[in-house]
Amino acid sequence: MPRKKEYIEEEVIEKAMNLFWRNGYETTSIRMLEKEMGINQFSIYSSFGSKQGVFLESVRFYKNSLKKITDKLNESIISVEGIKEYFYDFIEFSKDSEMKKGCLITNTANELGESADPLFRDEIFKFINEIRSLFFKNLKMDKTKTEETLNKQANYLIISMTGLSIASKAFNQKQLEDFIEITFENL
Amino acid sequence: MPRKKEYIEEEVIEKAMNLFWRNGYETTSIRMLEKEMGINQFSIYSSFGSKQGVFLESVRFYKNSLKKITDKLNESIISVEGIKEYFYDFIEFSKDSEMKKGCLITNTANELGESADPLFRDEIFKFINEIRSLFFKNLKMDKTKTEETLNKQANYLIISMTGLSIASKAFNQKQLEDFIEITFENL
DNA sequence: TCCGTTTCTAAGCAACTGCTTAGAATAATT
DNA sequence: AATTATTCTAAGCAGTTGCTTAGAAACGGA
Repeated sequence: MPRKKEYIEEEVIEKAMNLFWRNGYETTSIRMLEKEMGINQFSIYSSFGSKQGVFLESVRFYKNSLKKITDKLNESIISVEGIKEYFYDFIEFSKDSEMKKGCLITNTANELGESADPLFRDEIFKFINEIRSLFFKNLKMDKTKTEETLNKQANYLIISMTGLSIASKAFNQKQLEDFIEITFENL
Repeated sequence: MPRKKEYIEEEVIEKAMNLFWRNGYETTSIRMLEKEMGINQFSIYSSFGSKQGVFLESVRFYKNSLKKITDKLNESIISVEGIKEYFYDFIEFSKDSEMKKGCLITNTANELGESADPLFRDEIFKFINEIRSLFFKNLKMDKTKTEETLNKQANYLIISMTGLSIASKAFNQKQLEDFIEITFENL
């Protein structure tokens, strides 16, 4: 009986994600989303409820896109070298032709002000902790490291990764490589 | 003949800076600036011309506030240890009671999208290069380092610093200290 | 072919954005 | 006290924000 939808939610969310990724949450307006997603405001709201809804779905899509390289790290058996590869994989992942987008999640974390939506905060901190856990698990392959060293190095790496994702927007390839190389010199 | 101004421009700019620092450029509206600065829109516009004008003055004020710790680094004679002190000085500088604000300039760099004001970009990149130069100059105190090593390490440090300024908004003191400690083990 | 359900279009909502402006208030000089 | 230059108040501008809604269009089963 009902009319058919003329779009696939996954497809339009991917487009929304790219817009958020390039512009940030605040700067991206519903009108911009309309154009980029290729559907009407009505459709946006009936499918995702609100701008926040579109964003949260975009974040979900983003995490899933990243899965390819996080899975690789998760299955890596080469300890620290595996994390280093992840760093390189990430700068490859985050650059879209010449446009440097950084990391959608880190960008958002940085955008959130004092009156930020707690839902966003939760999503973001959950993600950061997941990546940190990946690092921790990988470091643990070296049985000689104490629990304290593991935590210290995991802290170091998650902050380095955060820095890299921001830096990937502003610094050139050479600088990013210099950073990664020295970062892993002593681990 | 003329009426007297009822505010001091430097004082209201400091308040504006704090608002921008906490909330970012886009999220901060003229109405919010009115309240925080304690003066009317008319006064804002007659003193600073535009929202961008207020922001650029705020950036100038910010750089000047930072001068205390950049000067210290500039006059330091203890090479890498001096830079490490700067890292610690910065996290002290950037935290305002319990509110974690990061670095006004890095925050803005991260906020700038694809259609960002070139005036802002210039201000920001100029600042980043100034800090990088400070690092470079300091590293150079070690005469054994080649030009290539100096550049590589300066790249490493400026990206680490960027990372730290972002991380200082989201991570706890212990994590930041772990980061700094390991960062300087590599030099 | 008509019906019922859903998706679409497009107009419109109040609230907010950065910015302007007419006119009142205030001050120092005549 | 009158003049004049400046700063203030407060109302208002057009454009944009996130979101809603009335009604037309499209579909599948009866």
